[in-house]
Amino acid sequence: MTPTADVDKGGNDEGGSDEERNARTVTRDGGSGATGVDPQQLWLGPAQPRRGRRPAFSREAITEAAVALADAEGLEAVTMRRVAERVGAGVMSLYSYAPDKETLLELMVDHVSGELPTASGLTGDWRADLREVAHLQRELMLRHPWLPAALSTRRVPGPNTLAFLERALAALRPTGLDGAAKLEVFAQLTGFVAGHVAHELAQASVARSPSRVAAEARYLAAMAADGRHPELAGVLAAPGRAQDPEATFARFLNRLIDGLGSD
Amino acid sequence: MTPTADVDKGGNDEGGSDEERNARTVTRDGGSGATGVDPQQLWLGPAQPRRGRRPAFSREAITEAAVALADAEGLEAVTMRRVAERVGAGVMSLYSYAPDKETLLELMVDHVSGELPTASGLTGDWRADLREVAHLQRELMLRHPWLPAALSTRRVPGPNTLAFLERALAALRPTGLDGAAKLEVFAQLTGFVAGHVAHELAQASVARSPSRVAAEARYLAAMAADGRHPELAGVLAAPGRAQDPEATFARFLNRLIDGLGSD
DNA sequence: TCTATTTCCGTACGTTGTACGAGAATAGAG
DNA sequence: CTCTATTCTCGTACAACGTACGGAAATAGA
Repeated sequence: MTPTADVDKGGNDEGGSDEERNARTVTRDGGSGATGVDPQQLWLGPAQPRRGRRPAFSREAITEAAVALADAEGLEAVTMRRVAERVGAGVMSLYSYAPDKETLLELMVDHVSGELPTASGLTGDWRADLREVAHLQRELMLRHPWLPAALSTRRVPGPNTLAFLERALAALRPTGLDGAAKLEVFAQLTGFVAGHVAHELAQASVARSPSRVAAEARYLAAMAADGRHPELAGVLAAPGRAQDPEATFARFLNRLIDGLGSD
Repeated sequence: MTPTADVDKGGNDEGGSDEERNARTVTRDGGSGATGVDPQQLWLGPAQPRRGRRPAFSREAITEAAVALADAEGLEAVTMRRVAERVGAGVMSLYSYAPDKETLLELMVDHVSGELPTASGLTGDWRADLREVAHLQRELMLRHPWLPAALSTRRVPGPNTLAFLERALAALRPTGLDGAAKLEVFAQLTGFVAGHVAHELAQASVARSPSRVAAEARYLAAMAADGRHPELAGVLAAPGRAQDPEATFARFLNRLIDGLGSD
């Protein structure tokens, strides 16, 4: 549905001509007490099993349904029941493709990350290249407004995420930073973009509800009127011009990236 | 329990000597279709009602119980049942003090924000003052690791949050920015700190589980070995020294703040 | 004492994620 | 072809959640 370019299944299909072999049971980590799923199992899980009933669905189809649902109605609309309904499967069938809901969220994140252009575009000016990386991330998050929230929990990067990380690392090559530092910069940049977009979206959403805005303004005015908040009173008295979100983003991004050179 | 300095109840207790009058039913916004609660009602709600059964608990006690629970077992341990249990109340009694769980979360956030020192400390060097603001926020978030996650949903600032905002606005006074720009800077800064601390905490938590780290390393190595991720391979080959989290925070913070001057 | 008001909370409902296990489909072995 | 091992499908069931409802209990003013 969406123009994705998945990089699933590490190139180990030996002679298999059949499609849709990325649907496979992922067993939980039986290891030493850690929650979650073995990333190896998840992302480059076995595509071998040639016995048993043939899968009626695919991990991709399920992920796409979940993404469509989140795009249309937000992350809280993504329940196992509604995803199953959309896919035409029984609820419990989903668990043959993802061991739990959290994993399904990881699949969603990596799926939409497939929309990010991964190759090309390196000018050699690492600041410009990094700006481009951030802008691509922002556009992706605006297209999938649930993404900032879904990113906020710790995850292991999937193939598409890793492909984009590769691009970011390439952009950072001229800086001569060591590995950990490059990763740190990328994480920081992603976090910054996610935070900014989340703020942007919340702002836009609140603005759509005038009564809420009015109530909040009344409340702030009442607080400012008690004399103990002179600065707040000043802000309310001279709010200034409302800015274009894109320009604000670019401004803060420039500041962050310009600052990166000093180390 | 925690050394908080609440600024509850806007100064409208007329001659009342009795304490604990901030426990009051907060009705939902009957207005034009917006979800949530009228901030006015919530934060400076009526302390008048002198009829009816006396409250057996207090909003403060309930909030403190919820905070203690979140500190000890994380945000997902904060359920209405467990909070009630801790407070010694029936579950439904909580709803006399907060109209719903989301509001309880707001109360929690504002409650711990009371730990932030609000007065003083202004050197006049706005960069230094802003750095101090950020450091205070980080320390608060490290003390209450659930805070970054709780902040991620849109909220109306409570009295304690507002008091700290006042401090930040005072720090920004020398910049001569207009009101909206100051607020934007504060939001951006808070978002940055929250993102960074969340990352820090996730890092630290993962590091405690060696099998997980090993599994992830194995996975990344396998991905890097396919030849299509040369930069990732380079990073894994030359990871560099692990850094002190505090120093990393300070470095990124400096970069962000130094960049703020250019506009 | 009566009545209005407010709080307390047991019960109950709808929704969630998911454990369990019976049945259906398939591939290879005999 | 039949048998068996394997894999997927999904109805049922359960515990935990947020919270609506409404009766009982407590209190203040009439």
